[in-house]
Amino acid sequence: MLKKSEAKIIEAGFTVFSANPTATLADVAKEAGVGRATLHRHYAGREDLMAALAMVAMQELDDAIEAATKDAPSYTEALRLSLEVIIPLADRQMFLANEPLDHVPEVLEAYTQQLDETAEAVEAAKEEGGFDADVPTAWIVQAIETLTYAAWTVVRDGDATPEEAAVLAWRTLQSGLTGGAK
Amino acid sequence: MLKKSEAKIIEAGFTVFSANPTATLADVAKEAGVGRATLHRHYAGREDLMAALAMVAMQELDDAIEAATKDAPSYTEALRLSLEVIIPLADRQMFLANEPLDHVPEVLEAYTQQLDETAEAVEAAKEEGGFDADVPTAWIVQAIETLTYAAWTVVRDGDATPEEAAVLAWRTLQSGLTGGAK
DNA sequence: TCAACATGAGACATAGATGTCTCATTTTTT
DNA sequence: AAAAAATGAGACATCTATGTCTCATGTTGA
Repeated sequence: MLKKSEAKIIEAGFTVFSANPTATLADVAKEAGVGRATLHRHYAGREDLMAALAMVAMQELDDAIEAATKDAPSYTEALRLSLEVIIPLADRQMFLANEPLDHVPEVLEAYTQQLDETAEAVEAAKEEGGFDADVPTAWIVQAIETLTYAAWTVVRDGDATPEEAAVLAWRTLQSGLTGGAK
Repeated sequence: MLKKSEAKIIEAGFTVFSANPTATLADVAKEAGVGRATLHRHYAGREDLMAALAMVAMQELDDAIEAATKDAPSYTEALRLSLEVIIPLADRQMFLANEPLDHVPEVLEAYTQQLDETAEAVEAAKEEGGFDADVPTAWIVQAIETLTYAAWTVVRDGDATPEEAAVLAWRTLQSGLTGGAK
């Protein structure tokens, strides 16, 4: 469990870095309403803070997916529900994508595991007929990830509601953008 | 037309920043085999260099698309061909996506125009039946962009050849990943 | 060949972010 | 209330990227 000031710092980190990935630690501390020294007391440096943000973001993702899919009737439906639930969380993830966090083993492991879980879900969905067996799993995983980003983008730009974006992303993935949704 | 050392710097910029978006100007100069002072003689600072890289990258994109589509039998086919041609160029674009270049009017204008052209092509393809009319153009444009990125990623990771990736991306866009390619 | 120009190398100054430390004050716990 | 812990504010040192300038050397073109 996070202490109060740690929670404030983490939340400020999401806010500030989402708006500007090159923001200063001083910016984060200010947004958190906390002294700069206090930030350093809890997180040794920028990299530590980023790693902590990544861990929190991934945990949130895990929890959201777990909650959304625990009663899903199929693996395919579970993937659809996951997609739906992830979109609003995307702005807490995207700014981390360009951080060089590969050096932090903890983060790398958690990230790898998330990808593996997605890949497993995709393989299971394939067996249900949710995706064609001849489409590489690596592609489907990648497509899910990038279409989630696309959905988040159109929502951010005001071109669609989260619900509409989720429908569009899933339709694109499953049946494409021609010939009508199935 | 670029002078010889300017061309070397630009090319080094693509190489270095693709590998590490936070690389220093000294890194770029070294890769270019050029003195740091010379780099500053041609490009006032990091932002100028980035802007120049962006302009070159967009011009390359324009040229490649123009060449690939000039004999296309339809707007839909032109979009498919564009997608195919863009994938290998993606590593010259992607590192620019996270640069705050909005402040450079020249770049912003060129980028906006590219998006507009894509949107127009999509609308035309819609009228041909290449995409369903009820799918928002903004979504299709965004999907094209992100699936291009996905394709580039799987190629980079060795999970597909550029040709395979292009096929997968186009299939995803048009007919989805279930029910077989049409 | 000679003149104009471009370059490389290095010195120099600067600005900004980072990390450390101290000390008085506040907050929490006991 | 007393002790322990956490915090805020600010000073301080440092490090790195950046940008400027100079001068000797090399290159190009007339």
